[in-house]
Amino acid sequence: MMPDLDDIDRRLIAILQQDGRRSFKDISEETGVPASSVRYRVQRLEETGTLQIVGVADPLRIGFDRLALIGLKCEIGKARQVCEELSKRAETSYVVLTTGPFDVMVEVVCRDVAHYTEFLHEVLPTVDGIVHTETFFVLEAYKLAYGWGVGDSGTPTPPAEA
Amino acid sequence: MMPDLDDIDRRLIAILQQDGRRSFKDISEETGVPASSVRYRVQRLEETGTLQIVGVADPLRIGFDRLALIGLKCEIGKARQVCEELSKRAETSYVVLTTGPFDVMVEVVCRDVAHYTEFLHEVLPTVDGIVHTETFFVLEAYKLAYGWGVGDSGTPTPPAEA
DNA sequence: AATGAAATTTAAACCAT
DNA sequence: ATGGTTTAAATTTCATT
Repeated sequence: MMPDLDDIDRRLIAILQQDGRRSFKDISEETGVPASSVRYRVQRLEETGTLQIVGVADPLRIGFDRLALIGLKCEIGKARQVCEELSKRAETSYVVLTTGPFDVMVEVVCRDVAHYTEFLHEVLPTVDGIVHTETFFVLEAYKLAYGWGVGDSGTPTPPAEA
Repeated sequence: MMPDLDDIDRRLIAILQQDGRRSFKDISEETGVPASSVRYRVQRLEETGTLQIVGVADPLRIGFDRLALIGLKCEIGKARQVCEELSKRAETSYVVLTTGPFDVMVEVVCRDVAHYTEFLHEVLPTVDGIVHTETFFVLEAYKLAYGWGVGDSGTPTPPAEA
């Protein structure tokens, strides 16, 4: 994997977080690190999975009008397998195991209410171990720091600031 | 703003979601759209806020071990300004206005529990309009937005420990 | 708005340290 | 792992439709 990051790595990440297409030469000039080293390091960061440079689309602007967070309560001992199952679904963009009143929190990205309804009433019931759900519809997204996976070709996708 | 996206826009987005540094010439060859048009469109998508090309670092690999979701209840009419304020903070990676028991849901990325504690007890109280908070610590992240291993229907993301 | 072709800049490959 | 050099490739600008 990746040992630890040094200061240069952190600066490179910080710069690319703001603009993923900044040229290596630009970055070189800003940091004083030779362009070839910038290139070498960024490549390594990508190879180790530490950094990914991706296009992040705002779902609300590309036809996915219904974002929702769903809190799940699960049967004892089944939360992890629920996470595994839900992670496989294209509709989910975020699946985490949590402490607190909910065992699992999921974000789903749907085209419309009908799509969401189908997910809630047709898909979720097929997942073993879920005992209760509570939905928080997203009315406005102020800060979305991640992207959603690409759907099949031609299907719109992901998120940014809204 | 942006009118609606056509099929070409969607293809460009889908390609850049997988690799934000794909050259416009490459994309041109894959899609049959002239390189200058690819550039023209991508620029428009960025200018309108539909697409952002950014470096996304895995928080768990760069020293941010504590992810948490926080549900907020706000004073009537103040939820939006709470969102605005929280979006400005570096600790937040996700800020949305929601329906349901919480008015706002926030994700924070912290270095450790002390960092989280400071956010909860020092930062949040300075934001006007918040009346109640409820924290869900993320124990394990199964699928984080930008999905490592983006693909069509959800390549299961390696459960990242939180 | 969208394209094509030019000049300019950048990235990739290579090699040495 | 870094830094320099060269060659091939991509980006940008600008003119055209």
